[in-house]
Amino acid sequence: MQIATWNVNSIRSRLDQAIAWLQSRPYIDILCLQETKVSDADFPLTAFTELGHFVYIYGQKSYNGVALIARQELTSIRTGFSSLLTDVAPELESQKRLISGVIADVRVINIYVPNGSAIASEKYEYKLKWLALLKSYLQEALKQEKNILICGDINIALEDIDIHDPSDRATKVMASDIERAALQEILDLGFKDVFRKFQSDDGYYSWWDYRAGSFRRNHGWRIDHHYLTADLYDRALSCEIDISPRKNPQPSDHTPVIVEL
DNA sequence: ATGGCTTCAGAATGAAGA
Repeated sequence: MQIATWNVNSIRSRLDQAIAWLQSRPYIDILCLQETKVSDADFPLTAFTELGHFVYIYGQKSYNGVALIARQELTSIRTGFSSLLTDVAPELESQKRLISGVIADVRVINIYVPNGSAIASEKYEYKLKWLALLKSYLQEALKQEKNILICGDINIALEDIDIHDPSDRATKVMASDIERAALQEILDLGFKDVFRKFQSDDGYYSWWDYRAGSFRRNHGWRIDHHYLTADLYDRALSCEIDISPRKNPQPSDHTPVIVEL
């Protein structure tokens, strides 16, 4: 089984690239998309369904938005925190950042974690609240299902080796101690970063800023992840960052990450 | 570098991303 995650930075702008990439990767069972940036009514469904894929979407106009593109029909689709939690604050439910479904014996939870803008900003506080709520959500999910795969644009680099230049990382969003601690609390529920099962070196990234020739110079960050519960982690056969789509004309600033179970 | 690009929405001396 292969699961991929890719922040496409607008599915309508990246539609041809997403289709071409899926066609070049016929064994991907689920492609988890983030930042689709489109309302459900305007999602380009037919491009995928014509290829025989099943499409599950949870989007909004302009910002955010997540989707599952699956080779087989998925079961038990859930969207938003309210699918498992009660009394979710409206501001944490209104941004469409979470969709999940079940394939075989695995629940795949696709998330787009808020960026946070800048440390101590209102958006940073929102990110921390969102992560705390995600922890509660995952505690509920783990009561029901043992095998869970979380993937997506996590917008946090947990280790210095995940950043091309960590020298001032403590002052930057995505690598501050508080964000790392919030993510570590989630991992401590029983999840492991499967990329590090296979690769312990630095220099492997999933996002490069559009500006300043960052990709050409490999000035990137590893912020797109697959986090697996114990049995899935043991079962994992590979985890690959495919940098080829980042080389396309008019690329997303993120590139896909694929795990094989 | 207070920014370098890119997207969306809608007409900004913009907002947001990361």
